[in-house]
Amino acid sequence: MRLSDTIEQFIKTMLTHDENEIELKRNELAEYFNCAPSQINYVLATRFTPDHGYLIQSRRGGGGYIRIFRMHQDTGEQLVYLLEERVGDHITAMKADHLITQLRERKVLSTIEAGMMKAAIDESSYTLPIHAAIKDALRAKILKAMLLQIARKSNAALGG
Amino acid sequence: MRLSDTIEQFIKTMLTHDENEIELKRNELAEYFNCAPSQINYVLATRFTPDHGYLIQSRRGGGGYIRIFRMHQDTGEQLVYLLEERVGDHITAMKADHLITQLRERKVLSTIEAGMMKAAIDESSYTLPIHAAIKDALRAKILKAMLLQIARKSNAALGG
DNA sequence: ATCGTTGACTATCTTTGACCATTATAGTAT
DNA sequence: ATACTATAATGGTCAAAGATAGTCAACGAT
Repeated sequence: MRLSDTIEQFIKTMLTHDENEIELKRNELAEYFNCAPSQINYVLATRFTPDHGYLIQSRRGGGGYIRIFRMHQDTGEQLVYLLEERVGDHITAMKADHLITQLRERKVLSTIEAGMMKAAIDESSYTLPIHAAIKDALRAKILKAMLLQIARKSNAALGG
Repeated sequence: MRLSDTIEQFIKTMLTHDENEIELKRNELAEYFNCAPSQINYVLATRFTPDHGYLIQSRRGGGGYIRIFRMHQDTGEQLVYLLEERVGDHITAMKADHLITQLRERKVLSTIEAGMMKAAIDESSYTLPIHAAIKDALRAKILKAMLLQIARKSNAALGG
C-alpha cells in the first residue's frame, strides 16, 4: 500500500469522524507515519486540492498548524452552479475525474453512475486524431449533459 | 505454445480462481515469464480489450499496478456481442439512442443510467469541429466504455 | 503478411532531503 | 517596560532519486 494513500485515508477518516474541519501538526503526522514531513505536503497537494473539494490553511512557526476544510456539500441547485464554475467550456480528464470522485463521495452520484461518467470522460476513450483543446471541450459538453440529466432526475424524484 | 498465449492463459486462470478482478505488477509478471515488460502490454492490448469484455486500469510510479476486470461469463458473452455487433468502431447518435432505449426496456439500464448514456452520446454534445466519422468513432468508444462499466458494476444480464 | 518479442526511450507517481520562510519565546541591553 | 536579538519550533518549496507502467519502432518467427 502506498504511504500517500494511507495518509490520505487517515485524514479522510479524521474528517469523517470529527467534523468538516481538522487541524494537524505536520511534523507529528510525519513522525506517526515515519516519513519525511514534506510527504504530508505531497499528500495535501495531490489529494486535498480545491478540485477535490478541500481547502487548506496553515501557519508556520511556533504553534504552527495545518487546517483542512471540506467544502460545503452541494445541493441540487448548486449542481448547476458547479457546471459553470467547475466544468465550463473545457475540462481535462483529470479535473473531471476529481469532480466525479467528489460528487460520489458526497453521494450525489451512485457508484455505478460515477463509474459510467468516469468511463465517458476517460482519456482512453479519446485516443483519436482530435486536438487536445477540442477533446476538453467535448468532455465538458458530455460531462455537463450527464450532470444535467442527473440533476433533472433528482429534482423529479424530489418533486414527485 | 507462444508466450503471449501462455500469459493470456495465466491471467485468465487468475481471473477464474480468484475473482472477476485481479491486480498485478507488470515487472513481476514479466520477470516470472522471463520476458520484456512490454510483452505484458502486448498481451493486454491484443487479448484483454473492451471488445473481449475486459477492462484495464493501471497506474505508474511507486506502488503502481495493472488491474484487470472481467465480466461474468454469460454477461461477458452477451456484452461482447453488443459491443462488436451493435456498436462496433463507429455508431451514429440515432443508432446509439435506439440501443440504449432497448437496454432500458429490457431493464438492463435504470432510467437514470439510460438518461446519462443518452446525454453522453447525443449529437448536441458533439457540435464541435470534428469530422462526422471521428464523432461516430468517439461515440462508439464512449458508449462501449460506459456499457462495460455497467456490466462490471451491476453484473446486469445484458440482453441479446 | 501478420503476429510476437524486445529494448530504448518516455511518462507518471512517490518519497526524501536540503534549504528556505515564518512565528513564538526567551534572553539581554537600555 | 521596551526594544532588540537569538534561538527554537514550525511549515513550505523544489529538485533529485526511486519505482512503476506506456509507447513505438525494429527485428524475429510462422
